[in-house]
Amino acid sequence: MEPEPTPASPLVVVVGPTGSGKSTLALRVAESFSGEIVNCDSLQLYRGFDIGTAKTPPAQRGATPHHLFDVLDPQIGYSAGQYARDTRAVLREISTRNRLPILVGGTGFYLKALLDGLPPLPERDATLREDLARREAIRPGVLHRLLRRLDPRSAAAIHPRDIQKLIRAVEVRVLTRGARPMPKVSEPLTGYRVLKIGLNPDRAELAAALDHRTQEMFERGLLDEVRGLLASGCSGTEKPFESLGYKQALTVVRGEISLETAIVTTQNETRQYAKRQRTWFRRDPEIHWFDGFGHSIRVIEQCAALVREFITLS
RNA sequence: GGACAGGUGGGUGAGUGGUUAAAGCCAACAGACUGUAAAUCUGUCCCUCCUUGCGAGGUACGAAGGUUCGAAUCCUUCCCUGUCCA
Repeated sequence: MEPEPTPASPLVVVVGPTGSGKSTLALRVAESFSGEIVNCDSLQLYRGFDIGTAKTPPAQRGATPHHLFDVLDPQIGYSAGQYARDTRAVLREISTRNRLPILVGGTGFYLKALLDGLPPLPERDATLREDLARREAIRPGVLHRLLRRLDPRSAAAIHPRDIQKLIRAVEVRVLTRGARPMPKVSEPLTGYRVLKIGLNPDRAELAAALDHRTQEMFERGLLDEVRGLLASGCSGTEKPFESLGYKQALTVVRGEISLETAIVTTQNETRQYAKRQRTWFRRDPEIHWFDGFGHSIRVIEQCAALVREFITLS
């Protein structure tokens, strides 16, 4: 085993539930340590989806470069694997310039794909998927039975009703059939030392802040943003329209539900989403947790101290 | 004051004499996650106890009585709520 020829570059990661103040904290850290922000949010990747994704407006970004924001058109389907590849390139580029990359976002799966890597498996196959979905619709349960034959291990790990995951698992087996021992190992990110920072604001306070933020998004023109997207050629079936706020705004624009109902359901689902994020990040033992919001002076100072220690270590 | 309708677990809402601690939905809580991930999916959800079991006990369908082997379901009175008539 050869030792790493060059010392590993530092990488700071800021995670936490939506609305916990990740962007603010990351920006402060970036300002103090010559950092550059790299997006790790599956929706802020999309162009035109600004209000509902709580994207930091360019005016507030100051001189700090932001990467991987607004890089996708709504009709582009994306994936964790693609994200990992794209982001690794961006990270390297930033480090080459001796700047500190700061990864920010709440999409745990993308972060995992980036840091730990994904096994080298085939990408999605639309036609195959359609076929599989059709079969399952006709005979509920077939996919799970099929997977049990093709790959008993994954079958045991995936619930029979989780169609989305079943389709992928079956797809992988079908696509790699005959392709002998697929390397089962993932390819983790190399060449980096990672500092993971997690924001953990008080639950009730976060819920209140989230309710308020949702209300504000609608007041600040979420509906108009959706109308504009529709006017510029979107059909409303694109992936980012499946997300919180956009999903509801779309039905309001179409006159299917009232604004009030939309706000309330968005608030509920946002709260539930925040919970799922906590569940995801909670089990990562490498995260340094901070109780509070990312815009709290106290949290910013504590994080800055941690980061300072982290980067001078190299 | 009179006539109807109705009061069910955190919310909604089924249930009209017996496998009903009470469907479903929502909220809440916990969890899973190997290319759709702001997605998708799972579990718990009256209380107590234990030998954690299709376990034991207790409480529960506005209140109090009654009928019955047995009541959320039937009867009586009372209290509330809604609509309509005065």
